[in-house]
Amino acid sequence: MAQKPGIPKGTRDFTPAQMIRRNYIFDTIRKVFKTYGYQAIETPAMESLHTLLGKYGDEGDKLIFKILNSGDFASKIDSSTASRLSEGSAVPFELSRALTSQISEKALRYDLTVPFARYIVQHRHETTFPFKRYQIQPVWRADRPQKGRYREFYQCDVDVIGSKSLLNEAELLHIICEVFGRLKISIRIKLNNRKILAGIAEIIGQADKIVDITVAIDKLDKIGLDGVNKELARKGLPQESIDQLQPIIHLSGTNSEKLKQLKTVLSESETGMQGIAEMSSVLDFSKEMDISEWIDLDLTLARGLNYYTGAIIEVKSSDIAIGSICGGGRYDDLTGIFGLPDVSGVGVSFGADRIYDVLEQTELFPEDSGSRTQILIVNFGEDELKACIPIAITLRDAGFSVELYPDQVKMKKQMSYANANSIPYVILAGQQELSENSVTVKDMTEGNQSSSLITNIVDHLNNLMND
RNA sequence: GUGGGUGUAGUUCAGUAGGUUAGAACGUUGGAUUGUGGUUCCAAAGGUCGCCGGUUCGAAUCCGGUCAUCCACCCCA
Repeated sequence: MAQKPGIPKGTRDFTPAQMIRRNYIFDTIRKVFKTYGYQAIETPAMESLHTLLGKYGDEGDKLIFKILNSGDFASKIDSSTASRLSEGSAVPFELSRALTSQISEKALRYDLTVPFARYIVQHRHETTFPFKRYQIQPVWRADRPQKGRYREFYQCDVDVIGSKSLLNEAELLHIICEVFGRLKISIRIKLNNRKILAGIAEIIGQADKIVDITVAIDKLDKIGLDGVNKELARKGLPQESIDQLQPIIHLSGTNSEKLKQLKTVLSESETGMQGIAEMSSVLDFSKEMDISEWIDLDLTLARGLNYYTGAIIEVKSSDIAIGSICGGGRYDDLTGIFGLPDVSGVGVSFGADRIYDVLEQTELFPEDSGSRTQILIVNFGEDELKACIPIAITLRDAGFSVELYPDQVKMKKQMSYANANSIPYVILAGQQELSENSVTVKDMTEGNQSSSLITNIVDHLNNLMND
């Protein structure tokens, strides 16, 4: 019995029409990356499970797709785990964890940053620092799919590793502006700094609650000021600290005004002041790059706190609500866990699939990137087909993209094929034409036809296409 | 992991006081036009109404379960 075809939830097929559009995005991003001197690398779709585990927090670990070991994996389960399983009691989380490590040793990559860190450590002796790399590959997350969220999606990462200069941060912001400028997507860039957040937590005497504080503040737009304060209280912050936070939550004005206010608030925190210095420096560079008008200093931005140590960057479409379409930041010691300490890196990741959704909803995809077949040669039968093969070769050598219709079927069918595939020119070479060493060229857009000697076919088509 | 919406032709969807043979549009195929597409006209093919069970003389329709999918939360690109 035929089974119904289907693909796993959160995954998608891409049609030729969609691929044209996807490649437009990838090509645009890749071109920009290259003009700033970044080099491409790729890493495997799967990594050792232990490479990935523990890098994204507990939540992240749950979202990693594990790959079942091949062969008789069940025989390798140790006896104590096996007996606990056979007891049949409700499987506690801890047991699942013990079991996972025994039946799975590989997993699909969850992002491109951790594999990159692993790559750097393994290839450190053949890498010249600072190393500027880009990487455009799919990643997988066992998330529940929803709008703008897929289980398989492409990230386009650019990172500089082995340089502490804040010029890198600014350059990434410049790249962001350039990419979205070329794609004609209007954006706002949110910029924050982990050290400023740490300074704030320190000043109000809650240094260990930095994550709770920022996560709560991050929800300001969603749940409002009261909601934020309630959540802060629920996380165990004393009222006094919450009161101290209010001016910071209410921070307003231009970026430099915000910085000025922060300087007063954070003057007692060394870390905080360092964050402010970093932020000012990045903003100064971005002025020189003439991109500062797109950047908002935003203390409510609280992403990736598990490993970011300096700048935190997030980009949102100003037209479509779809979450962030690009994000990243500075991580001072990402390679440390793999045994290479003190290598600082900064990078951002473009979410190609969300960018696709934004371009589609705002109808900003260009008409056609012209990557289709330009000429179809009609099949009139075996003799004519053989005579057409050299014509096709000549045209392809001249740079045209040419198809010979493979089957000898009714012309109506062949013309429909040209039409359905938006092929602009059709060459008709039947017995009539061939006996005169000529072909008929039909312009599918205009509907008119012209005749050309076979020896002159390249010039003839060049003339037609250049009109 | 938590909560909600939706499952009918390849696609988008109609279809209730439960009642013969479940419809439309688009797409596909054939014909009008045996060497001419895109427009037009005609015709055809295409459905176990997600799946399993229940109520009923009778279920696409009501009920329960299940699966799938979408949306929201958590988190994230």
